[in-house]
Formats: sequence, structure tokens, C-alpha cells
Amino acid sequence: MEQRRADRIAEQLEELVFDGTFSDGDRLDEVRLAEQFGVSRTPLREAIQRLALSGLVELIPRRGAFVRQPGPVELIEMFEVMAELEAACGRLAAMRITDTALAALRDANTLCQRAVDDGDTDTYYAENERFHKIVYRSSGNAFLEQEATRLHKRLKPFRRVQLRFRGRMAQSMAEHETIVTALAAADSEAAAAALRTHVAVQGEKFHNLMASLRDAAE
Amino acid sequence: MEQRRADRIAEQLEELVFDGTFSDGDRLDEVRLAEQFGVSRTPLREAIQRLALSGLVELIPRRGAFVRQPGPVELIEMFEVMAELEAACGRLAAMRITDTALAALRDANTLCQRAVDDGDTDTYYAENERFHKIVYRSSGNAFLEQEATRLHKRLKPFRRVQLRFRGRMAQSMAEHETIVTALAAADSEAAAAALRTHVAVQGEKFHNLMASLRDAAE
DNA sequence: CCAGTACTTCTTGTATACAAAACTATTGAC
DNA sequence: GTCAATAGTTTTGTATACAAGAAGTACTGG
Repeated sequence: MEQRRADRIAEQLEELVFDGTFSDGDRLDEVRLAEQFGVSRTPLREAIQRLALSGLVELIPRRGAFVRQPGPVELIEMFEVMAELEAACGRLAAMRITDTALAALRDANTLCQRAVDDGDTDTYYAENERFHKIVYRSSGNAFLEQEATRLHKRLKPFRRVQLRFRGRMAQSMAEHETIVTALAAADSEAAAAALRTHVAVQGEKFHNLMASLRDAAE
Repeated sequence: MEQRRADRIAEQLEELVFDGTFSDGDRLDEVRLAEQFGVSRTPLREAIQRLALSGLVELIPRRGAFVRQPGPVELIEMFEVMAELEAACGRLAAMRITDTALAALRDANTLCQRAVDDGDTDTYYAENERFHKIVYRSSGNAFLEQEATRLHKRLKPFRRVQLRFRGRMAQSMAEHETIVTALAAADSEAAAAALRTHVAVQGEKFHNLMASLRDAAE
């Protein structure tokens, strides 16, 4: 029963941090949250510890747990690492990907294209996620897949914002094609480069991200 | 006082897992460890949770915490990710490394060379670690540095074994030179490739690792 | 003699109570 | 009037007590 409860609470707390109920710097009041969730402080503290380990909150001894949203610099750094992790997935996947996985990628891309045509951001977002998950899986390295998924999840709220900018979906879509082509050709270097470019926050994507951060702060 | 105690216990527990006091599959008995550390179960459970998050133990609900040493496959996978992370550090460091950091790398290499000449494994190990930490830092990406350091720490016990094989120190040393040369030339691709090769477990290194795992199992 | 079930015991998970530290507010002094 | 110090309150950290589930054992039936 323990893991279950602490896990559920951790998940819900995570959600509360992501959806903005708690802003950067807010203190997570143990007693308040405990009675809100209808549990005692013990499982709630365990949940908070988990959030701390995943970096969402900072634990200051004898002071409490404070929500710690990444600032611009940290965010850029995280996207840079995400780009390198995805590049690594691509490099390995180019050697190891199966025909069925390739077919699944092409399928996801078809649905992505349809979403672009319809201007359907939500569907695009979902299929895009599926696309990347398949790439992670196709690296043939379960540990890498796990690490990539972890960071992907962490960056979720910030990635979503990016898609709202004009023309981003179409560009992203074109990059997906390049990635699939490289993977199909078993070209490790090309696949790695394509994925790195696709994920990296550079040029106008950088300015878009900064702009969205500024908006979120208000 | 809390973080302090739980942190200390987590560290000591980690040590106990690393130095073989606990083997793969052993259950971490809360009450036994609690009285051994002279604390109650509460802080000890928090420490165990941390180990679980870092992957050293597996938490099975209502069953307890079990030491989870990586098997051969998982180990290979982790080294593969380490190689990619270090390659990423190299790629970025080639563009961002400072002259003082380059000098520090050369200094570490000098001490490494001396250790090779003396056949001093311990000193080599220490300087080798310093070398890699400088590379991480020189990536100019604090998040990447943190992630690389985390995995590096996790693989520590397995890396150490590797150095004991004949000729490994000399070969590793030569690779260090190649890395520094690439970084000094600001050649991102060369630096990435050199670091990837240096860390990757391939060829005879693979067989060495398998052999050492077999030894450890007995 | 073996297998299945019930019971006992041990262990985990959760709540609560207690201690220590930090923050706050109030009072007094300069 | 402002600053500082102290007392009180709030909150974290830890211990302990209690509840529930799992595992092992013993007993009974086939």
C-alpha cells in the first residue's frame, strides 16, 4: 500500500507543479498538503523527496521544500543535453532499428503531416511524442531509453509552448522526414546530426523560448 | 538536522552496497539497519528511497528494498550512455574550454603518465577521474556536468576493475593525449569521437568486463 | 507422506506524538 | 523612531506506536 500512495501523491504533486498551481519559489506546506490529500505527513514527505530527486523541488534543511522551476540558462542547458541524448539514440538506432519500427516512424509521420495540414496542434503533439519514443526505443539501449524518457518528461511543459509558434510544426515535420531517411539509410552520423538539430534550441527557437518564458512570468 | 542525517545514512548505505557488504538481491532490513546506525526507521527509510531513485536498490511494495546490481547487459548499456555523454561533453568543450582548463588537463595527464611509469594504479585512477571531471566542467553546461558526474559515480566500481588489466593504463593514457589534442584544436567532432572511443566498452574491453563480472560472482 | 489451509509472526506502510530549530512579533532600550 | 533581543508560534525532523499485508510454519485432511 505504501508505494502506491506515495507514488500517487508524487504524481499528483508533479502535476500541480507543472500546471502552475505552484510557482517558482513556493514552499510546499507539508501539513496543508497532507490534509488536502487526506494522508499524514509521512507519505507526503516521501513524495516530496521524490520530487526533490527528480529536481522539481529543492530541499533546504530545516526550511522546507521549495518549487524550483528551471531558469532560462538551466532550460537551455537541459535542451542541449536532450539534443545530445536524442542524437545518441539516433546514432545507435541507425545501426539497430527494425523494419517494423521504421514503419511505425513513417506511420507517426503520416499522422503528423495530417495534423500539420489541419493545424491540429494537439494531435501533432501526441504523434510527435510517439515518434520520439520510438526513436528512443530503437536505440536498442533500455538504459538510454529510460534516461531520454526521463528528461523528455521533464521538458514536456516547455516543449509544448514551442509548437505554438508560427511555422514551427511544418519545420519540425520536415526534420522528422530527414531523420527517418537517415535511419532508413543506416547513416549513424546523419541521424545523430538530424536529431541534434531537431531538438536543439538555436536561432529563432531560442528567442521564441525566451519570449514564452517572459510571458509565463507575467 | 534532517537532511544531514538522511544524507549521511544514504551515503554510508551507498558505500555498503558498493564495497560488497550487500550483494545483489539482498534485502535491506529497515529495523536492523536502523539500530545499526543508531536512528529510527524514519530517516533510514528516506535514505533507502534515495538509493531507490538513483537505481541502486529496487523498492517492491510491501516486500522491502532489494539491492539491485546491474547485470552484464545493463552494464554495457550504461557504459554506452556514459560514452555518449562524455562525447557530448567533448563536443561542447571543444568550443568552450578555457586555456586554464586545458592546462589543467595537461597537468592531469602528466601525473597520469608518471603513474603509468610507476605502475601506480591508485594515482592513475585519481588523476584519471580529475581529467574526466575537468572535461565535464569544460562542457560549459552545468546540467550536463551533473548528469555525467552522476553516471560516472554509478559506474565507479566497474571502471576501477577495468584498469587492472594489462596495458589498459598505457592505452587509456594515449587516448587522453588524443582527447587533449582535439580539444586544443577546437575540433568538436574529433573530441567527441575520441571520448566516445575512450569510454566505450568494445573489443577486448568487453571481454575483460565480462571476465571481471564472472570473477565477482564467485 | 504430501498438500492445502489457517494461524502466527515478522515486516512494511502510515499516523501521531515529541523535540529542535527557525521565523515572527512584541517589547524595551537607545 | 528604529533596532535588537527575547518569547511565542509555526514547521521541520525524528521517534514510536499502530495497522495491514506477506511469508513462513504448523496442523489437519486426503
